[in-house]
Amino acid sequence: MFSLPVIVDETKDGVTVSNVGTFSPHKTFDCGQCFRFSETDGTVSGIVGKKRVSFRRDGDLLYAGNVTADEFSAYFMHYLSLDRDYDSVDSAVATALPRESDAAVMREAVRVSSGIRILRQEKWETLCSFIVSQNNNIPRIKKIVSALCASLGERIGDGDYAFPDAKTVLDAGEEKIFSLGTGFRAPYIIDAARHVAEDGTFLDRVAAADSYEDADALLRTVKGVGPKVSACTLLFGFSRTDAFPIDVWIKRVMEKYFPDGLDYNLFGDAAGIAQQYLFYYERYVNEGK
DNA sequence: AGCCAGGACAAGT
DNA sequence: ACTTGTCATGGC
Repeated sequence: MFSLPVIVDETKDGVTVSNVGTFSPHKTFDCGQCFRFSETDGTVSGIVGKKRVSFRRDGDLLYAGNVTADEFSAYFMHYLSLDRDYDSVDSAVATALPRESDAAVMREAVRVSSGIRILRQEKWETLCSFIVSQNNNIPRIKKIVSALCASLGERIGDGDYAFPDAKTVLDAGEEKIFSLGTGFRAPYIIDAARHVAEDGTFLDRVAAADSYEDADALLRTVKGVGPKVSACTLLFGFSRTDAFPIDVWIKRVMEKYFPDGLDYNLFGDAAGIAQQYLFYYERYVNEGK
């Protein structure tokens, strides 16, 4: 029976939370869904909105640094998807595929990747970040996003900057965005910024779309947003866990483990989570080479 | 030196 | 509807 996390202590530095299930800060923030966190000595730290926060798992307890009890309840519980029953997700993912050889792959992916939570990230930041991600690698994506923030974002602390809003990016202009290392993606980022800054309802209409197809079609009116960037944006920024982003890693997974095909719709609303498990699993398997 | 990275576009079949 | 060349950049 699923029940929500419980705040068991609050200090000036943060909160201590119990009943967080299998949640792994390490896996969650290292699985390629976000680009503004780094891990040091078992503690992940990064910028969310206008604050630097940190998360650390110690036994059954989760420590959330620079977060108040009210903020945790009102925002971070949802941000971390700790309000969703991932034990049920895990068993659904492990049993969704009818062919036993396929199910065996999924059980192994769940075993390795369980603990990941799909974050509910800020929509504009997610859209912009995944435009940067195209034909790029994760370390360099982080570097470019960091440059965008340091150059255009509001200063929120010692060396810390918020993600710049769409209007700021739009006003900065394509040349400036290009110069921050975005390369051929600069006009795409500008077009995304134009959509968001000049149409205050754009992201809301994507969020309100009543089918995946409608949300996807609307997002893809932005130049530079194709099926993959759209799927990642919907999954990580719009809580659409039915999205199944197909990138080079997942293509590799499909031909390596599912030579007879993979119907990801069998995962239903957990498709995006299954995808993330497979993505993390494959990268984990190939660790060190 | 060439290939790859959480791809998408435009032009050509 | 499906294939191909091209787009910056850095790490290996």
